[in-house]
Amino acid sequence: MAARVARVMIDSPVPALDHLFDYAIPPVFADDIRVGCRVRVPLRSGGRLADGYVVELADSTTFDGELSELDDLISSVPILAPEVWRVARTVADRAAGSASDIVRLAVPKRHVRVEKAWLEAEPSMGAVEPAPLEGYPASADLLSGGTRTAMSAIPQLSTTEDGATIGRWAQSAVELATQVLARGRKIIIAVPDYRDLGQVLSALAPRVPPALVSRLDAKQPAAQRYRAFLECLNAGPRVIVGNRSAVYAPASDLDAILLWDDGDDLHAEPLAPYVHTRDAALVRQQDSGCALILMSHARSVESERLVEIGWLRSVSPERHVQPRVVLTNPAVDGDAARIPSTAWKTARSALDAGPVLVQVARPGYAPVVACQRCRTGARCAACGGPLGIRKPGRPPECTLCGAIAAEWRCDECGDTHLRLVSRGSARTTEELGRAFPGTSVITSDGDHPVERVPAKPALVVATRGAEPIAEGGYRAVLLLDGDRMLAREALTIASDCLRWWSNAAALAATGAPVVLVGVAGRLGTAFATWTSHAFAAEELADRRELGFPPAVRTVSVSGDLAAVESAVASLDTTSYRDVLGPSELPDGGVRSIVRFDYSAGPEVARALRAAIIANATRRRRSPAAKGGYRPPPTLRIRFDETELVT
DNA sequence: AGCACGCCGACT
DNA sequence: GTCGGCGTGCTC
Repeated sequence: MAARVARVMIDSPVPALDHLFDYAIPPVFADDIRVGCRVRVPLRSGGRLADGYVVELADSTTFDGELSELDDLISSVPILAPEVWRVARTVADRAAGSASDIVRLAVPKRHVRVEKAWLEAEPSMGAVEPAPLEGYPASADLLSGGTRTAMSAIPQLSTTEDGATIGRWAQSAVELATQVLARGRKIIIAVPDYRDLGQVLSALAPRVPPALVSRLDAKQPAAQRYRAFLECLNAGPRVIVGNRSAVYAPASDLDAILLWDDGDDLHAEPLAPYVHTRDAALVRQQDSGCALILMSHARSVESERLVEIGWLRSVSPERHVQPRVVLTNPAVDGDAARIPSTAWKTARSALDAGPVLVQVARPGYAPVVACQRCRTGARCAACGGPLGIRKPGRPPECTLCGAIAAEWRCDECGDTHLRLVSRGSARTTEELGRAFPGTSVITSDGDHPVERVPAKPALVVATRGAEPIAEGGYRAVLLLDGDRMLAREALTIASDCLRWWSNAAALAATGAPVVLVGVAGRLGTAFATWTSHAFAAEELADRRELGFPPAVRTVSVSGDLAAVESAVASLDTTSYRDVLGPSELPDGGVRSIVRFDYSAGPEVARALRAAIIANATRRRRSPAAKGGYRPPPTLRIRFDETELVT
């Protein structure tokens, strides 16, 4: 007998709607409706319609009221797979958020023509030859069910059968993928950025038929994205590759999740409820029992913690391979120039053979400017943010709000002349161009990234994270601004730097020198000896001592003072360690940070979820006091934020 | 979010 | 007496 009741998740960000609603199924839809279908349902006695997904079908309801009928069955395609729903619900609960906010990341917009074509097409099959995982001990069985691994990538480059240069890590990822495909199953490969995605796709191209690859990323046109998504619903082998939301791709027969570079900020979802790809992957691994592989050049402190508690197993390459790292410390060597002589010499001789990578801390021309007379840092008249110069000859601009400060005058002494304090990529490019006349200089930064450079002599100046891949590898890598990068105030700065340098060093040709300028101590040593796991372990020990994440968990509670105070007050005082703040935020609200132990996670999330719901209903103030300005009224809950300032 | 239900001031 | 203000709470 056909089901009579559909239990529906409403697609709405309203916290109070974040549970299942029962609807009667009209006979017209009875034959076509399935778990996972998109439906339209009436809300509040036919007053308005909302979109939703069928999450369960049942014969009866526990709701003691009269059920409304479904208004419409949008499509009989079960687009919200049961495993995706379970993961969304769990992940949302852990983050005190709505499941629908996760589902919105997971399920792309419908595209009717694409859906029709998919329904009519024969699912494409294809045989894939399994490739062994090269360079790792044969005993490293990474893919058997339930295995969770922190895997150190081999810091080398690799050439595909098509002749493209890619990171060796992408080759390893694809070797694992072919093994999954050969078993007729699915693997999700989630990478932080588009250049990483490009490398995985290049590595896949010669080994896996395109029909078995689904590319899920936000940059794709809606139609292609929807098609790739639908193909994930097909039975049979498939590689799903994409950026952070690819962890939520449907795959009922998921064999493995591979996450590249879990320490990269781009894995931190900026949309509520702010769930990190790593956390979603851990939840999904638990739910499906698939294998999980966190692969990176530099081990994150978070995955090191998981290794220490025995949740992840650590796997390293068969033999220790590392870039040829040279440390130079200008302050100690009495060579205080921006580019010390060791670096000059290295660059000069390497340039005969091919491209040289120069990594700098910041984009622009002079990222920081100051008063020429009294040396006070120049600040934006509008917002107080620091001023910088993007291009030579341009007026200074605020690096926070972007306001142009054409008529700058020093607050302290009234002088109107600026002094360039620091060097950005544009100025480094200019200097190098002068120093190496006749050599071409290429700049790559976040605004104008360059994906690849040819195997020809050139200086490639790149900000961290925007380094192009050089065909055949760089003949030398200069990491110029080590000290400047380290100067940024952030809890995670040391491990971030190690990651940035490691990822750049892995772009060097085999045996090419990698010069790190201005960094010594245990961080310099960890880089030079390529022992990021040991560094992460020390870092974790330090953070345990100080009670900082990831040794403890944190949740940042922000919004207007009353909302934050009542949310924090609603926590059971035995469930957390302490509360920092509330402190004022630039936007007029306040923020408190609560530190708690992992074991208290469910309780803290539950209490804060209740606070969010209470706040959302109680909040309706009288029609805003005149003045237009209002502090952010909503209560924002953010677990395990990475950008916590110490 | 919308929309209804509900309990106090100006109106026919 | 009633019409309607928007504060409060719910949405199968």
